[in-house]
Amino acid sequence: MASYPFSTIEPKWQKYWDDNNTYSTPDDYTKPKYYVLDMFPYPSGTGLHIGHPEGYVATDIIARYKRMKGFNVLHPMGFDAFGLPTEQYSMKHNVHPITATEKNVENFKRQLKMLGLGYDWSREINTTYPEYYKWTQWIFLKIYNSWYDKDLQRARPINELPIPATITSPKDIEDYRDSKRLAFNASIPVNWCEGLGTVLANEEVDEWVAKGYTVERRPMRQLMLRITEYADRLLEDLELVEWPSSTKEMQKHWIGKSTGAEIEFQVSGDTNHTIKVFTTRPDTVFGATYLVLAPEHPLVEHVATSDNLSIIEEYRKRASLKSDLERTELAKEKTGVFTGGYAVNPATKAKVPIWIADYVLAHYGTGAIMAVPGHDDRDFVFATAFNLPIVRVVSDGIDGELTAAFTDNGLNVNSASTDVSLNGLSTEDAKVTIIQWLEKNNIGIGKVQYRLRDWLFSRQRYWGEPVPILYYDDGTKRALDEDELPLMLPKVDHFKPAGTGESPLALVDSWVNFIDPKTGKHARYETNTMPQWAGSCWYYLRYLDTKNSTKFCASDKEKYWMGTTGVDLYVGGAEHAVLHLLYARFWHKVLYDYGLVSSKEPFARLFHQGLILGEDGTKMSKSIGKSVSPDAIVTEFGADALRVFEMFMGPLEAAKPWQTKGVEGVLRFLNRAWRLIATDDGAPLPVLQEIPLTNEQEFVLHSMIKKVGDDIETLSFNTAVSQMMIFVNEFTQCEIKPRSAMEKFVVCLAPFAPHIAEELWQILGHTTSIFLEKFPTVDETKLIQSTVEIVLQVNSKIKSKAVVPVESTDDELETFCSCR
RNA sequence: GCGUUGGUGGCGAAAUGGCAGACGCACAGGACUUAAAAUCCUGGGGAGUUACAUCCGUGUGGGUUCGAGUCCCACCCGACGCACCA
Repeated sequence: MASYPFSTIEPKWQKYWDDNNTYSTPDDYTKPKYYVLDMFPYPSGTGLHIGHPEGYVATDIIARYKRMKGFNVLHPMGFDAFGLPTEQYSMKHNVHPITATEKNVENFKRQLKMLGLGYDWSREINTTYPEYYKWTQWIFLKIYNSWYDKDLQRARPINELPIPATITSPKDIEDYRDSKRLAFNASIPVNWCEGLGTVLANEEVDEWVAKGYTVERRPMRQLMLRITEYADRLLEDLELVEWPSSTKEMQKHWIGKSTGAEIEFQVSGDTNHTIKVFTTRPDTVFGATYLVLAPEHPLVEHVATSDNLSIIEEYRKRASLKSDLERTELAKEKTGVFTGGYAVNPATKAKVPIWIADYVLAHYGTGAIMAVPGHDDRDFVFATAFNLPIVRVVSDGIDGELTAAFTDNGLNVNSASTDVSLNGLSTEDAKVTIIQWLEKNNIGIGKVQYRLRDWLFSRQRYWGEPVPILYYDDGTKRALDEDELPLMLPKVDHFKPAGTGESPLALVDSWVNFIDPKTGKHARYETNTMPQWAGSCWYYLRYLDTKNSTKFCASDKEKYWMGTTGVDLYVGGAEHAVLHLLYARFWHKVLYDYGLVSSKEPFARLFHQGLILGEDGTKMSKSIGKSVSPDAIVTEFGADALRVFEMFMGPLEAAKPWQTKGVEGVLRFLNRAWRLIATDDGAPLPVLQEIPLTNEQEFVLHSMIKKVGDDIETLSFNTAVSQMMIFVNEFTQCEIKPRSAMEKFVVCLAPFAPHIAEELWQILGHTTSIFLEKFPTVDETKLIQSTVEIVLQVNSKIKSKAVVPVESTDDELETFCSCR
């Protein structure tokens, strides 16, 4: 026999599991629950990549193990099927996205089943199904119909928003509400991609530029979600979750909280205009020797003197033409021009020049900075390049001439006026003192600033969730009511972009030209659709109650499965460290504010599986033809060999090169395991007998049970597999195979290699699925050996080794050693 | 530049401060075979010796310790992410 018959037993057991609903998850509240979740895939046309199974097999092992440990385990799967690639594919091949999606999903499901992954398919979800996106729209409306109460630190219904007494007309009240909603319209410069015919979120730009598309800035009316209101909670609640530190750090950085002050500089000779700057170092205000505005800053024309206007205009034009890429490439060189205008430093009362430079970003802070070249690296470089004065206001203890910015904390110097003095104060104290002084004199205020920006939530695309808002001819609008959901995506033959910067939906007559049945008024729906992230913001909740047509998820099910900490284990790629995980946390917190979910955070424990690289250790890419197809591997070596190999390659989190030879090695191991129990014909071995184990065999068996169990808990699957290999190697050498040990081994192997385990279990005479068994328990007494080898060292050099009884006392050992 | 990680045989990798390299791949030798494949057994860090002894070995240099791959300090290199955010 070349190999055990995986090609017949794998389909056999997959059918058995399907027929017997082996993996269906009951809502059995009497058992402790365990919710283990994969990041659901985007069903592309190319099918599963060899990297997909890595995370899926890991969670599959955990799920099977936990079930065998007595937990009620939820391990569902679904498809994140809206999105640009499918739409692009559809346009190119002239098939409808619905058709393309169905086809791709079907292929993905075939491949997932082929791998023996034990999902409860009755809980499958697909973000493009109206039964699903009805609730995506419903949650969106929850957000739309909310404002953020800063005092209570939570979202509240928009009709509870206090309306100022000065606002009385219905239109003004509506406008006021619109200005406070968590979903709002804004006309902002966006990343417009002509090739795709849509706008992109800042975060998405790089991905498409890398694929060869060009992206330009263009002001457009867009739907935004006010994620910034949740900045603090998104930051603080990272403390509550067990996530990789790199991911936490990335989110912290993305949120970018910085504490400082806003300071107003009076424009020199113009009491009507002030320039507001944001700084994290208000303590250095005495060292602010000039101001810099972003080129796009609204006050630039105002402060500029006429003789400088043309040069300013030229500079602005140049800056606007620079792509983001060029801006970063040219990061080393600082450019800028003098406006001709001056402002008054509120601390020193000195006249300081106002410059513009593109290293000051219009969209961060106030779009203007006070430059303190003595204590900020960028300002120092700029001041040196343009010959601007550099003043020391913080002592470094030596106080020589500044040859570089001194950015550390220190004691203030040269920081006194008739009104206020910071001299001698530490940086921390100086900040407090100056902010008090600024606030008292009404020229500044302590301020917390975030890097996080509101979430651009609309796309000019067809293949996404429709936004459930309609507009009337008179300029008024309304959001749909719950009983009007889902707002179905119209089935159209032409889904190419309108070419006007509008979504394809703008060309659909029934969409933009109809009578609203509720009001009888002529109306058009919002033509933009939601971004791909929307569906994945809450899918983990829908799995709990996929068929519910009256709620997004029944509350008793939510309470049981999510508990107070959320999904027990969430496994997926690190590429989602910021976007998906931040957006999902945001939506979850809105739901939490309404008491619709019971945990503050959606995902208690997060794990990123590492990349699987090509055999040469570089990134696998289809274009170079290096990619390995899971189908081919399964055909040649079997799904179990693929599963075990992917777990054996190395630590789950590490990037590891693929080795087809390694799969062969694992297949050898499975063959050896088979031969431990069965003949080539699949009959039990005659030497399989009910005999007691020797002490040594007991030790090997229980070491294996312990190691496998412990390693599964810590996701160290590679060493668990090693230990099973050791077990097989040891027992291969035994003439008689003790039946009880073989049975326990097969149960340990089952989470890793479910098909061969079921088959061997049947060969061993069992008639029910091995996954109804309990995972073996470790008998710690079997791990205690009667003798132990000790190493005798003198000055840490090994002098001798000896085998001694394990219960030897210190005295006995000393006596023993001195005799050697 | 900043953040997070890593750096151990020919390769993937193991190793509560206590025999470095478990387990697997590749390789070499042997058994079985007419032969090969498959399988089984055996061997492999380096130098050195007929063999033993011995010495050197976990990116580099220091330190702590009876003892360091593991802890501390500095540096070098790689991967991933961020990158003028005031």
